[in-house]
Amino acid sequence: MGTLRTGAAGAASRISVSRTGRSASAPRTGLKAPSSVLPFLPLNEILLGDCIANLEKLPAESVDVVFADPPYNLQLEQALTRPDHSLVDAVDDDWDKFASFSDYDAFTRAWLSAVRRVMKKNATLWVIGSYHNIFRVGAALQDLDFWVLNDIVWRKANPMPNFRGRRFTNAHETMIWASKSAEAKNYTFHYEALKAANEDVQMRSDWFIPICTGEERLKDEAGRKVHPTQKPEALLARVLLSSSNPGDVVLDPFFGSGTTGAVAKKLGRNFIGLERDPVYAKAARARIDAAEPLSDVSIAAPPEKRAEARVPFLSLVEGGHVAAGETLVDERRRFKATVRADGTLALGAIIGSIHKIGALTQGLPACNGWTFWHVERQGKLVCIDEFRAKVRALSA
Amino acid sequence: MGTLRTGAAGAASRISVSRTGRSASAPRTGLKAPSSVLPFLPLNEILLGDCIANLEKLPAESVDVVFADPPYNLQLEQALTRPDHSLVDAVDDDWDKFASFSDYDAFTRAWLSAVRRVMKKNATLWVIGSYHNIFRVGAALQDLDFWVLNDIVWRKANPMPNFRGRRFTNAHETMIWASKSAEAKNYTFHYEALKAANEDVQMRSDWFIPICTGEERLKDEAGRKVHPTQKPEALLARVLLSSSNPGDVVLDPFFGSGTTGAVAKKLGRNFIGLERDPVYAKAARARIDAAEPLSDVSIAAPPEKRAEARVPFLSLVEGGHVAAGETLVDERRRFKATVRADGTLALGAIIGSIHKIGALTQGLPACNGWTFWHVERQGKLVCIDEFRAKVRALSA
DNA sequence: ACCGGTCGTGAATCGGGCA
DNA sequence: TTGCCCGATTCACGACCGG
Repeated sequence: MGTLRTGAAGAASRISVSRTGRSASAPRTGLKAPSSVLPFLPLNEILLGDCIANLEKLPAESVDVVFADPPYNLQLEQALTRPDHSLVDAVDDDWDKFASFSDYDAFTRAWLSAVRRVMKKNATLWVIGSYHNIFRVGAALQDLDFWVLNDIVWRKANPMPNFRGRRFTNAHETMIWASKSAEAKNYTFHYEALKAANEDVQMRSDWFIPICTGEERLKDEAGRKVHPTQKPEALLARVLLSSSNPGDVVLDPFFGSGTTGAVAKKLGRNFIGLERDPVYAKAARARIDAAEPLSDVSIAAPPEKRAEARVPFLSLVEGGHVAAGETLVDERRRFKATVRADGTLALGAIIGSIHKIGALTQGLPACNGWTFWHVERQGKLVCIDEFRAKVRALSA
Repeated sequence: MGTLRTGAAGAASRISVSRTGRSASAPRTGLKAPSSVLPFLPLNEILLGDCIANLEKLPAESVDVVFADPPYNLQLEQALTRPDHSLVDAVDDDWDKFASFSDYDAFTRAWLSAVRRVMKKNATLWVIGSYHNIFRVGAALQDLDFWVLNDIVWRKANPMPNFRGRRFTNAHETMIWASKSAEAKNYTFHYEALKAANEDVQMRSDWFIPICTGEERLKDEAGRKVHPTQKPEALLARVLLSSSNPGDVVLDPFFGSGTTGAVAKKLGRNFIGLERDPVYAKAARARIDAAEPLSDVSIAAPPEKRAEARVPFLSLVEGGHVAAGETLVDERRRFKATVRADGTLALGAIIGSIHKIGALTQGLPACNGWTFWHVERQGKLVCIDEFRAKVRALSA
């Protein structure tokens, strides 16, 4: 077991090696032996080793917030190529492989139980996942008497497309936010600050945030990504700003590239990171050491950068602005097409988007269907772009 | 047991009473006795009674899509009031009460199993829920060997605010879309149509749709809402348009106010509704009878590239579109190959299909020869896929 | 410095038909 | 059941490069 030290954020690089866990020689005699409990909290440290073993060494009821990004248990069976035949660099790391759902469930229950013990009475837990694992995680934490407060949808601005055209674009991940128990009602939640940061309306459960790319993405000397699933700092910032206070202790049992630690430091929170892979831990330590705490005044929720929302023509049909079966015409009534229930247009037997059919009728290579097509309302032609504006106003 | 009838959509009001289920006197002797299996599918009917008992009377592998909106198991502990002290009309119906998670899980596994039996091999299942129940539903269906294709987030345009200011506004619900098994890959998914309806980009997993209000919301004589959780027709429309075809059989085991049936009728699908509450069933029947099917052109199944007839390249040679001995080139004239009389290409001494030779010239593992190769016609390059389209048009 | 075109890439459970 | 092969399939960003 290595030396464990406590230190302030921003001090010299420290990674504590502590390998007395499941794979070590020391026999585990049920509940933690006094000697194995740390005498103080290893604040702003990364503990190297088995996550559960290290959790068992932390004192009970000692952390304020937990953010956990566990393995998703993706079950990939074959290689995936893009339409240009380039290979998708998928998550195929050993740490994401489980023999069965049952194995994954056992793993999930074990770490959730260990985490729950170190949570203060009014602490809350965040877990992120995808449809591969989030249902199992959610059921497990409910079984362990956590109390779900919200599920939060991280809507990705730039998700990977579905290359085979066999499903909807998997454009989001899900976070579960839960308190330690149904009775713990005095958890931290900065309702007013979030509302103020969100144009004075309540912060919703769906967050639109870009994935981690560019400068923010950690790369090794060879320019390869250090970690396959590095989370964006904007996501962690909103999590910590909403559910923790400056000076709080934030625990991340699957520390990875250290996004939680970097954001905690920037926002004046303390962190405890648990990580099994020394390569990840080293990169995270360097990243956190390079991060600068922000001034108090700048610790506010970042404004949501958003281009004008794309509106599917289907939404106009769904919203009743345009009826299925109705006829669209151009401004001079030279061309017409029929609206289909699925949000496409029919020109005889040809079916396509408002843009494609608009182009086709005119014999042009392209056409903006929003400004080209009109419907008759009370004897006058109304451009469908007016309806788009209404739908946009709803979603703003 | 009441009379069960089959009838076309739009006929006189029919609700079939069938109460031989769990609460009835007839003993259940394991697998369904022949006499209890319906001799035909009760199309466009609402079967009144216990959902599982009625499912067991349907023939195996008989439905194309399932949409299920099961009880959410909301765990409300106290009445909720708005800031002005008015009372929120929350879901507190008996059908939403379960003694424990374990009871809810048993219920979930029972109906999911019964549903799975009546699904055709390539049928898919949709289940909608919130954070109260969706994790348990998701884990259960994975345990039963359903294969999750997507989780879809219904982002509500106008969700109920969080009156206490203690959580994020719960602004979405989650739908799980799953196939019957991982092996069933030929499920219905109208990729092309959805893309055309969405600005010619893939439809994402997050859908922005208003909740059901106004005219669409069913009210009783006293003006009270008939059902506490009526789903918007726009939601069901997108579900059915994406994953079913006209004429398909859509099963809804928790029929409620009949949104699934009303949308199915409008879109030219058949439905089977199971509902335990006669008040809901009666309201749903009236609603569906009043619904009008849309015109054929607006609901006909969209064309799919995958389903188009296969054309041998040899047909282009035989049809005189491309001559034996002629030279094919790629769009930038970097590569060329010679057409042989037998419909293969020659690249020096190498002979192979248009795809194989196309891949070979580029050094790629694969290539779509139809879009890769061109011939010169009147000084301009013409893609051979245009000739394929002509041959297809001829044979249609 | 700016602009436009090209290229790389991200937590992915991503065929079907015929022999 | 296996194997082969046809042939269908990508969006938003950021980096980089050439003019």
